[in-house]
Amino acid sequence: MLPHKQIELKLQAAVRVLLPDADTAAVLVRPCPDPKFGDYQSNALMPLAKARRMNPRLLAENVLAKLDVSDVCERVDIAGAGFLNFHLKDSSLAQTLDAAARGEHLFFEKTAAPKTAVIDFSSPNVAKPMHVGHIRSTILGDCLARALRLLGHRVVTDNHIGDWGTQFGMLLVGWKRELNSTALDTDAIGEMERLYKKISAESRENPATLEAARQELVKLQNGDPENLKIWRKMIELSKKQFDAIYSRLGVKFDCTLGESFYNDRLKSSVDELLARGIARESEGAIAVFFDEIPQLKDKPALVRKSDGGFNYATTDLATLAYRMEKWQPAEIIYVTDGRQQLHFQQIFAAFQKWQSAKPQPAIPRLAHVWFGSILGEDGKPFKTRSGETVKLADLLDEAEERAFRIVSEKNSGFLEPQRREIARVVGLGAVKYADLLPNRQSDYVFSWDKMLALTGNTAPYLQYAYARIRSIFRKAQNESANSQPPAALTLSATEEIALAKHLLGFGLALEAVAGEFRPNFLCNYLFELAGKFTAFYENCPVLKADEVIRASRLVLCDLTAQVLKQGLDVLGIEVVEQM
RNA sequence: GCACCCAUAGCUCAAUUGGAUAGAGCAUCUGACUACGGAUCAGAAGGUUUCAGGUUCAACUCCUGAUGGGUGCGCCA
Repeated sequence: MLPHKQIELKLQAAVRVLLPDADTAAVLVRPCPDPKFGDYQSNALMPLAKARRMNPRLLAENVLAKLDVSDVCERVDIAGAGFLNFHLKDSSLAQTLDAAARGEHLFFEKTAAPKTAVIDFSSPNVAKPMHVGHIRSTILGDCLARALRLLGHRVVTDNHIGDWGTQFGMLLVGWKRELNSTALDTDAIGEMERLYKKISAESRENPATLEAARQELVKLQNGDPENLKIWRKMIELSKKQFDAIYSRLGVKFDCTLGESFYNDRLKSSVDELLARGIARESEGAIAVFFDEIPQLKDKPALVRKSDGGFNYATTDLATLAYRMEKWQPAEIIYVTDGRQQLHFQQIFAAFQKWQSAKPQPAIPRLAHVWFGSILGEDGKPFKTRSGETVKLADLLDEAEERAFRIVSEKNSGFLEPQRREIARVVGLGAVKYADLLPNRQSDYVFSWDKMLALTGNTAPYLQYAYARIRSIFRKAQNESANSQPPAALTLSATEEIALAKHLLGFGLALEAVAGEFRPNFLCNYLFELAGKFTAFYENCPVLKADEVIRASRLVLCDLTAQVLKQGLDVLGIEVVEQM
């Protein structure tokens, strides 16, 4: 067990002895913000004392009297208003690293209570290209899935693609009237997008076209064989292009159940809502009202339109019900942009009502993991000069191209295929990292330069640190093949101690990502790790050190490389041995 | 009109139960052994955390109000 966890458990036990009624789940041990205070701290005693009108320092003293952490700590201080500062024993630090070197752990622990989580993300629309707007959902969702899986949870990733709805009326008219099959072969989505735009524009001018689209849609919905066939073709072609992007990004879905999958569940869902008195007729439509929820008081959710058709709220409710039946998840996570907050509030509230009405409600935790809108560099909603959005494929191409120029400049000796491969890893890494680094709730200012930056707090910085470590090992191997692993690590230089201590925090970073759905915690952790490694690298010779020190430092390097690689993998970013 | 979100260094952003001296990157300036790999490092400068109150031992964080910006609001998804 990692030292901070041991301290935490003992601290909680000590608190329970003194304050049997206290909620010890809130008694946490975290790294100190500044090493001068110590290695780990707990702030939990201050709120506990306050709630009981006790003197916090006195409480701290009493807790300390019941607390024996001498196996991992050399001392514990009470500071300020009642902080507990724990100073880790050198031997405990070395033992933790030794265990990691033996492969017993990598500074994190699998959860003791695995849960099932369904993650709904990416969700592009059929017949439309994926653009920069899809990158956040895709990258964020993928990262959350990876983090939860690494911690031992069961994850179902589901791509809820937009494969049903009114746009197909227009698409069908266009397809039948003026499909360019050559263009369809070269760029299927581009051609379908062209058709959609053309008919959509025409419909605004010409009521006859609008009516034609409506009729094609009705035919599709009624199962007309020809329209069904075209519709299936459109989905197939779209999926092919989505898959090409996902494959580049290394994103995998366990299932792709689009909106159409739920068609035959819509009517029964609404009927059930009506039967249970959760939904009612209103102005010709069927709606769920939320009079008991202040924010939703005047904001009913429509689940059936006055023309009898269903909308996306209906689909989302049916989807929730399906996911619950199919996987019995403890948690369902939606990764979409912030504009859908009201929608998900409504859906979650409606679903709550619906399931609560059942005999044995087992309602999963529902989370809307939202992110800010994409803005242009002028702070206004993002558009290119020509008024288009940037296509995701173009962004990835540009990233690889820019990286290739840098790689070629720095490593002119490498053959082109090798430079291409490095550029791919570095370019895609830069894009992903740029997307995951900011707090997801901030609005997203799109900038080519920021997205594709290769210096500073970026993925290439982390990849570079990794490559440098690997370079040390290549060199070490050439020098002597017979170096034995050390019996125990000897850490003496301040930089190597700082690096070693930072390694111990990997698990906390992972837990923060999974618990709060915020990958930026991991980005920052890794950036600091790479920074501490670089400080070590500058100040502590590895290969030139005396044998014992050298062996110990090699282990430290190896563990750092492993954590960098594993951490980047959670972010969906690859590493290279040389760059 | 109502609701939600946001406001931190010149720019783009961090800040993990309310915690200790608000941190990074970019840009700017000064430096670094012919480099265990310079896609690097050390340092300087840059802040009344939009404003005004309040709660607290402690506020970027919570509450109230103001200002500015964004988004959403029954038959589009």
